[in-house]
Amino acid sequence: MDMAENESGTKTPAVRKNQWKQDPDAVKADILRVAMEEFATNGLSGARIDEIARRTTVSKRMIYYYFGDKEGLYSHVLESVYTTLRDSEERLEVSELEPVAALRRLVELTFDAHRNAPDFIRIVMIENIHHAEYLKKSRTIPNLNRSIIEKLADVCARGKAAGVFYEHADPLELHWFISSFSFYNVSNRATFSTSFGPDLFTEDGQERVRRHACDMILCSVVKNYKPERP
Amino acid sequence: MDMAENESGTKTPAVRKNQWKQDPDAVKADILRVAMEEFATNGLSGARIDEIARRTTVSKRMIYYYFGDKEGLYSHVLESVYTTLRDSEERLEVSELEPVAALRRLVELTFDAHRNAPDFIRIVMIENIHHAEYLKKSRTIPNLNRSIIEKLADVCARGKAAGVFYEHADPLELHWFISSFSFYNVSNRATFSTSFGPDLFTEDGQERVRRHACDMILCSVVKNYKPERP
DNA sequence: ATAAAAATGTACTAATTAGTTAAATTCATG
DNA sequence: CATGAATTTAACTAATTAGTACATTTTTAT
Repeated sequence: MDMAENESGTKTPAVRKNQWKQDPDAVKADILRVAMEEFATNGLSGARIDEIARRTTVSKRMIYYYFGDKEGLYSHVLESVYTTLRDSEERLEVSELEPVAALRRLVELTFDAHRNAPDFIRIVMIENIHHAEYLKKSRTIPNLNRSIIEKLADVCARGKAAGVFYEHADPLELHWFISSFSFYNVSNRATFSTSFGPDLFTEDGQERVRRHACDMILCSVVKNYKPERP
Repeated sequence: MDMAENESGTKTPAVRKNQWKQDPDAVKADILRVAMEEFATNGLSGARIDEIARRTTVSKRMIYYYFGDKEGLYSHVLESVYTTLRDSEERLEVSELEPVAALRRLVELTFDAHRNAPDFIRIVMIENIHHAEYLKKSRTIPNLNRSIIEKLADVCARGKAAGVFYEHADPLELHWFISSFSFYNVSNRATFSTSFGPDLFTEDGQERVRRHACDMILCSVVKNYKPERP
């Protein structure tokens, strides 16, 4: 039996034969990338360290070398997806828009951001299955999510000052509502469309849902708001 | 020896020493009950057949005898929780109420039903992680969820006929929105409260959220709706 | 150049766990 | 009450899998 054969196809980050290059950062990033997919697909207990190793260019040993154990790897994946979310939320810029347009924009962007980040959604679902146990342990994450609330608070303040928002408009609640349908739209697509058909998840359907979501949020805080037509 | 006390309501799954009583229905029900908790807590791959067996009064072999394998057991649990949901939805009765009150009532009842069924929520989360693979295989489930849509359709029709609802009011979309925050309220409580604090999940907070959820739904379909005050 | 440190691969282990085998017990029914 | 079918147990197996021991190669510092 010959074991010195290099039959597997060309792997991206580094070609190894006898000589190889050290590249810790690339190795870590590669592991994290694959691990996120694996955890997002299979959950914490369903994920397989061997499978992650197989799909990277490095050996299983490296996962333990850099991340300690399975839970350590999962925690890093969790921090990574939350950091990505935070960054994308910080890039939202609506301070130039008048309050109603700004709020509409925030809803649209949040809705789209969730749609475009199914792996993030799945990791958060998994974390909720685990009662946010690992999120609670994280030192960096809990303070990450301030920025979206601050933006909503600013919009609310401006809207109230201009007399176009109800006084009871509340940034945290708004975020809760906006998140709820943005998240649910991705997280529960599979069961919802199985039970009720795919109509809401076609391009057309998603556009309709998105528009009505805006309407709902706006009419809950904007005085005398008239919904856009279907 | 003991007389038969085998009526299909007696819960106590039989005390066994050397002599035991056959009671297939009780055994199956006991397994399902424990399995639901185990799957809801740990997911499909995280659940342990040995643990389920340990927490029932019968041996592991019985699980395989009655349910085939782990996936068969999970499928039965899935059918069971969906059937429970269907039953509770069918019991909703709002046809006596005028449209606006009826819709508000449906929102409130859906919100409360989700709050009171965390195990159902977790099973659905888990099923979504698995892309509704087992739900799709089920022959009984896909047709179960019609009744809630029919009720909403009836309310919409009456509301439009009375001229108090917008013509674009759509039962399926309404259900999607109502489900989204009712579901999210339970499914994402752990991560949301970790990130943003527990304020929305106190009794007071939940009451506020529930009231504003009603407002949002109503103002999206009821002409000239005025939100209730905070 | 060389030794220490960091990074990586190979091969292994120990524990877990889904599923099975074979036999025992209970039950229904003539 | 005998007999076969249904139900149940206890012990076992085969496969999987998280994690490790140890050797080897590359890099860095002296």
